[in-house]
This record gives sequence, structure tokens and C-alpha cells, in this order.
Amino acid sequence: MHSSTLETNRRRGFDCLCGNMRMAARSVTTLYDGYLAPAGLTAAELSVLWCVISVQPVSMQRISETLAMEKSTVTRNVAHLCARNLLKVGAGTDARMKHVSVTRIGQEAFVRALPHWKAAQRAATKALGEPRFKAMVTGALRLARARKVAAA
Amino acid sequence: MHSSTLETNRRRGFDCLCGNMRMAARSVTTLYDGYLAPAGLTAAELSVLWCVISVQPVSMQRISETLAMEKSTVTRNVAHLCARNLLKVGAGTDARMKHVSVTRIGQEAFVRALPHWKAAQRAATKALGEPRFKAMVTGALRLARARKVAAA
DNA sequence: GCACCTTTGTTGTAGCTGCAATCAATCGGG
DNA sequence: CCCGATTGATTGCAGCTACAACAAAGGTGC
Repeated sequence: MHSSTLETNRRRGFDCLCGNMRMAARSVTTLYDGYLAPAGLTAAELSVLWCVISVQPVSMQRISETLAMEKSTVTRNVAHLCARNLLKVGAGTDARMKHVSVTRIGQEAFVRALPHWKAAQRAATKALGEPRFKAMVTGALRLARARKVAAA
Repeated sequence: MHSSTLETNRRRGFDCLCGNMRMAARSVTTLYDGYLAPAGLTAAELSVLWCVISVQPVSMQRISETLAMEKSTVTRNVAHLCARNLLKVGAGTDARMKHVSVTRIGQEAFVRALPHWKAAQRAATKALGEPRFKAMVTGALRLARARKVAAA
């Protein structure tokens, strides 16, 4: 491989949306997990908890769509939070469906975690600058939602 | 919890940079993996391959920093690619260090994957629009690099 | 009612990820 | 030269992620 080609590859490697998004997600997760640790929750757990609290009672399918997460992953992640008594699952309107809802303990954990989450948000805002922070928040959401479009 | 509070929570859940970045990373990874599948590589594998090809010979530590990936994760991911004869590891200048480099098979796989990667990039660009696509690419890179700053 | 398809959720398998602990090699100060 | 701190890499453990295959329930057309 010629050195010019090598240079091109080096540069273009960081033009990869996927690679950069995965990198950024790893970094941001580490940052938020650090802030959330005292609250006993991880960023991934908080996401699911937040989704359930907002929409409850909510089906596995709905969580899957809301968080752009594979349905089998939802099953496992919810099971994990159930084991810690943060969530509970009951029968849905449909016998196929399950209704996930939050427990008292789960609500308390959520409320306890919120200030830590806010601190993490502030830290990220400070590191990026307010405009870029907002742009990334909305851009990432748009990207997550664009999945169905691009996949079609 | 009052319904007004609930509404607030529903809205602010998607203000979470971490949650949104993780969502987006999942979606984008699925998209790229779909495009890359015919080439026999995943997006995660291509990232490592790209890094090694650009910088080789490169230490585990250097890959870890370049890709904002935990060093132990690098060890495993590289081992995985070695098992498929895409990468090879040798002794580094320092007896502690290891030098990772690409094999002929690895280079061929990389070259074969590039058109598929480009197609994925085009699909993402089309879904987001050119300006937003570019903004996300550079924003994600900045976010990944901002890690050390924010963690300090 | 039955055959067929869709929807919803779970399980098997496999890979990605990070933290803590560990080991080996190196470096720096005495 | 030796001791302690640092650096580079690995391993054990645990959790996140997705795809494929499956099972169960519901819906549709005949």
C-alpha cells in the first residue's frame, strides 16, 4: 500500500460515522457511569428506568422501539432490573404482551440518580460548549430515529 | 409522581446526551453491519482494522487511545482478528509492548470492505442530510476526544 | 373451525465493553 | 545495584448487544 493511500486511509478512518459514534458512545458512557456510580445505577440502566417511568405501563416491544434496542436485549435488561426490584412485569392487555412498570424502590432510585445525571450533563456541556452539546443531543436522537428510514 | 413531573421526565429523558448517543450508536451499528455483512466484517472489526492499517505497527495501548477503547477490550478484539488471520502481533521495541500489524489477508479484507463502507456512509448521509451528517461525524469525534478533559 | 400469517416475547449463541486485579518489564532515585 | 513506582498487556468477571430460532397468542380469509 502506498504511503499516500495510507495517509488517505488514516484521515478517512475518522470520517466514519459509525466508528466515531461508537467511540463517542464509549467515552460518554464512561463519563456518565462515573457520575452515576454513587447512585448505584449505570447509564444503560437509567435509560431503561427513565423509559419505563415515562411511559408505564409499557410493553417490551415499546421499550425496544423507544430506545432503539433489540427486543431480546430489552428482555434481558428488564429482567436484570427486576432482579434488583427496580422494575416489575405483569400481564398485558394481550396475553402475548407484558406490562413493565416501576416499583417504589425503582422510583426512589431514579429520583436519587437525577442530580448525578444533571452533574454529568453539566460536565459534558462544559467540555463541548453549549451549542455543540445541544446539537449532539438532538443529532443523536435524529440518527437513532432515522434507522427505519435508512434501513428501508 | 404528578403527571406534570411525568411529562417533564418524558421530555428530558431524550435530553440525555449519553442515552441518545448510545441509541444512535446502536442504530448506526446495525445499519453499517448490514452493509458490511457481504464483506464478512462488522463495523467494530473494520474500526480496529482501519486503525492498525493506518498506524502500523501499533501497540495495544496506542489502539486503545486512538479508538477510545479500554485496553483489555483491545486485547480481546485484536486476538479475535488474529484468530481469523487478519492481524498479527509481534514483539515490540520494548519487551512489554506488542506490535500489531495487518496481514495480507487483512489488507485484502479491508480493501474488499471499503466499497460497502462507502455505501453505508452514503445511506447515512442521505438519511440525515449532508450538513447534519458532517456535523455528527466531527461532533462525535470531538466528543470521543473530550473524554480526558471532562474526566479530569 | 382451520390454515396461514403477524405480533410479542424468550432462549441459544456469540461478540463487544469496562473494571479490578494481576503479571512482567522498565524507569528513576537513592 | 536495588527498591518502588510506572507502563504495557492479560485475565476473571460481569453486563450490554444483536441475530437466528423458537414458542405462544392473536388475527384473517376461506
